[in-house]
Order: sequence, then structure tokens, then C-alpha cells
Amino acid sequence: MEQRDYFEDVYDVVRLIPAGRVTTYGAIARYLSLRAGARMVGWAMNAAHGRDVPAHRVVNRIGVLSGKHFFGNPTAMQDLLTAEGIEVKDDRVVKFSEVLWDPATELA
DNA sequence: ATATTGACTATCA
DNA sequence: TTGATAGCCAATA
Repeated sequence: MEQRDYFEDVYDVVRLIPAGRVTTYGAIARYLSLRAGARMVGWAMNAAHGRDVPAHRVVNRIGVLSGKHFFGNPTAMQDLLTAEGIEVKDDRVVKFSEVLWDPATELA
């Protein structure tokens, strides 16, 4: 069971996210030209456990920590983001537009 | 093989 | 503004 397909492509992009920045599922999907769409990026993250993938830096399009519940401890994701300088309030990234790291724009 | 679900997004009411 | 609906693709409850 080697999902060495777009899964690893997603992981690679997520690893490129600088600390103190976040990105969205749609941005990754769009950058990789994934036919799959944003949902599969989230699914790839599900398999990202055990890898060096900072999935806590990946949020949905409005900056909501939609995947925090998958970190074992619901507060783990928020704590990680806060530790990196990202302000999180009510499960949502504060100043989301400022900390947003879009690979299609930043990485080009 | 079919139906349901999902760490999403865009559009419409 | 929020809420509902559709589109999208892959894995499986």
C-alpha cells in the first residue's frame, strides 16, 4: 500500500510551508493541478500521519482548523499554530489573509 | 458493482 | 449575513 501518487506531492508542498504561515487545501490542489480537488488534499493529510508533514499549517479556505479533531487532541493543532506565531481564535486563524501562504503565488 | 462519506469549495436563496 | 445545494474525486465507516 504505497500511495506514492499525488499524496507525496501534497506532502512535499506542505513541508514547504514556512513556519508562521498557513495554506488551504484548495491552494495546494490548484498548485498541483489535482483533478481530485481540495477534498483529496485533506484525505492525503489523513494518510500523512507518521510522516514529516506539518498538517497543522493546512486549513480550509476561511482559515478554520477543520482538521484539528484529527490531531488526537483537539487543542493540539491550535497549540502548534500558536507556538509558531499564528494567532488562533475560536478555531480560526486570525489575520488569515496575512499568514496565508499560497504556493501558486509565493512559490510560483 | 452501488451507496455513503469526507481535514473542501463555489454558487444560489 | 447565514443556510442550503451542487460539484468534485477517492476511499470505505
